[in-house]
Amino acid sequence: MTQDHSRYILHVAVPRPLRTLLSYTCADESAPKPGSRVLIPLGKQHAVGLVIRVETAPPEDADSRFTLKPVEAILDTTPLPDAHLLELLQWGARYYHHPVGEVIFSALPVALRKPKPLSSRLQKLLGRYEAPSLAPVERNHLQLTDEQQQCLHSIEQWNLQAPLRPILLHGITGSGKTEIYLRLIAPLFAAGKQVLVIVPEIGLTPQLLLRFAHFFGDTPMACLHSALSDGERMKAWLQARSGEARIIIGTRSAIFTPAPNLALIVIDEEHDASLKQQEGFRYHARDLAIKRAQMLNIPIIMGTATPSLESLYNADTARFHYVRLNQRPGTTRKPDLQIQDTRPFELQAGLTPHSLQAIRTTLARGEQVMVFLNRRGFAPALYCPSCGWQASCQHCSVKMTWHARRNKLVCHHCGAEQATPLRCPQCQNPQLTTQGQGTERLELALQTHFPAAVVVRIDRDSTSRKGELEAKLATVRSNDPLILVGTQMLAKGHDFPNLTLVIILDIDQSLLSTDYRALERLGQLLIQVAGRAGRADKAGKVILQTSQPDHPMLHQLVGHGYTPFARQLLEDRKRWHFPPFGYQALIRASSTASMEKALQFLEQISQLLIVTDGADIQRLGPIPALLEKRANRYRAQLLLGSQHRAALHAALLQLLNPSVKLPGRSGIRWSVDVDPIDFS
DNA sequence: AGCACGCCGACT
DNA sequence: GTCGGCGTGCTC
Repeated sequence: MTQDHSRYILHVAVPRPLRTLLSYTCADESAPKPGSRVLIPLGKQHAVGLVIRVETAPPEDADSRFTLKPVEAILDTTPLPDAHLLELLQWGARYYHHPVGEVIFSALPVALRKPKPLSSRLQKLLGRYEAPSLAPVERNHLQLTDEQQQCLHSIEQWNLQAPLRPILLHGITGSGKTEIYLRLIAPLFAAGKQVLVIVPEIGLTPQLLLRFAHFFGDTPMACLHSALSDGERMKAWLQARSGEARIIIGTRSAIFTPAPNLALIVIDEEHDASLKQQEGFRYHARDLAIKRAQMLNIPIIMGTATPSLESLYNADTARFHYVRLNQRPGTTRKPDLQIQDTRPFELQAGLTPHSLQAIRTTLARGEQVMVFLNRRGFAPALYCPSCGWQASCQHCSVKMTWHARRNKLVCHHCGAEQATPLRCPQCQNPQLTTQGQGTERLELALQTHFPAAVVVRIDRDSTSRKGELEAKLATVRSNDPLILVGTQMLAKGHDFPNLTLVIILDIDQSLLSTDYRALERLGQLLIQVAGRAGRADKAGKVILQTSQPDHPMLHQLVGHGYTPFARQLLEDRKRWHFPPFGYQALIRASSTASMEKALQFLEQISQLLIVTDGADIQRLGPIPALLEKRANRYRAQLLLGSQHRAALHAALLQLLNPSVKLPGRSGIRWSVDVDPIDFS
């Protein structure tokens, strides 16, 4: 391999789990620009890599340790991610300690992993794209309330100040956060700018798109989410990259969409856990969005009815601007929250007599009821009353859920299914019994108890077929009296004007959980679900059923509202140096062989830390994960914490240093999760 | 992630 | 003697 004719050295991110760039020579007259793809030799294979840095080759071979290989082809003449996006992606790779090539290629449309130049067909398609009118279509603008007007004014003032700070918009459900977004976006169109809007779930996207379309007329928008085909995704991505799509709406991965004229980022429901990727490159879209806005020096606004403790703390310490919307236009009445002690009662259909009575009177008034239970299936356990046998998953350390409709046992962790056994496999007893209840059983019980009522169940099982969810939502929107039964799916977004009673079941587990984030999540969920009750002129009522009615935090939430509740939780976090008062990284390991192997592996990592670092790193573990076994892998974890982000960062860098050889890694899979939010 | 290399057990 | 098992290490 001679370097005689090489003019450039290219530093390339490759689609492999490597934490470094690889270097190649290039003999071409002009060098590829950073952000272009190149075809490279990689071992005995060929692969598509992305040029990160270009250097002029030294005049003579400077006796380097390697003889560099030449690139095989340059695939792009224009960069795919621009310089700014490349910088963001590299920052993300460093911050989350994830291989740079995987970060970059997970941010690009999959079509670009193939060694084909951007097709001329797509370029033509874009060339023919009709240039939209720049002026927003003024129609059907709601008059802003005084509160909204003031809020908008504050935000506009802040966005004129330097340095810019992220804005936290804390607005109760129905207070009109979207209206604020729209008004902030409007003037940007006149200037030919682009706006990126990140939403937690695809389910919320069509609604928001309609709202935007209604407000802005025929503004070209691009929509990016996981349900798109590769072609659709590519098209939306190219339209954003060309600057033609003016509004880009998408789920978390849309934070990596190129947008040359980006002027504002909106994060809707900033507290939502689905903004954090839970596999592979475990980034938080909100945090990367803040970084992106900072790099571009453009405003970012984060809206929610229930701010994450992190964001609330950032507002308290003036890292964020903070503004509230406390009123619901069109109604003055707040929902009435009640705690129902379940202990004194024999429950029917899982409900107390008081809850049943409330349902009856609500239906009689011609209004709708929602019963929220975050557990699908008929029953979470099937067991034998005579010998105590329980149906558990072969591959995971969990009980299987019995589904009545399909008459099957299903594992909600690995998806394994089994026919319902006719008799106990242990003692042959034919009388197997279920224990506990899920939405399927709740639906049946409510239907039995209220035979004349319409009961609609909305969960993953009852809405898996195409169009099913839409049909059910349409039924609810007819505003006829009915009982709505459902899981988490119901907690977000949907507007049901005639819904005036919400009953929330089975919150005990969260109240008693050892996960320090469980209470924060419960508070957010309760407020979000309660926000579904009582719209327009109808007062809403929310009943929380629990066997822990004296739990102080529950009283705090119900008695004083979300903010005092969150501040109380922040006090606890401060005492324990938990985030946001400290920083954490979770190292997970799993083994097909045994729990012992996974723990041993993490123990070695822990030992390494003792040697390399001393004082400032706290360790919890290694311990078996909450879910000890999943899909035939034994899972363990090691939690690292520090008061100083830099110290934690340095410790992780030491561990991941390629010179550190971790022995006995056969059959071990492991990963690093920086700023973890899920500890299962 | 792929892929090759290498070091041990059972086979035509 | 070799075929192939997977444990280990490398990819410019």
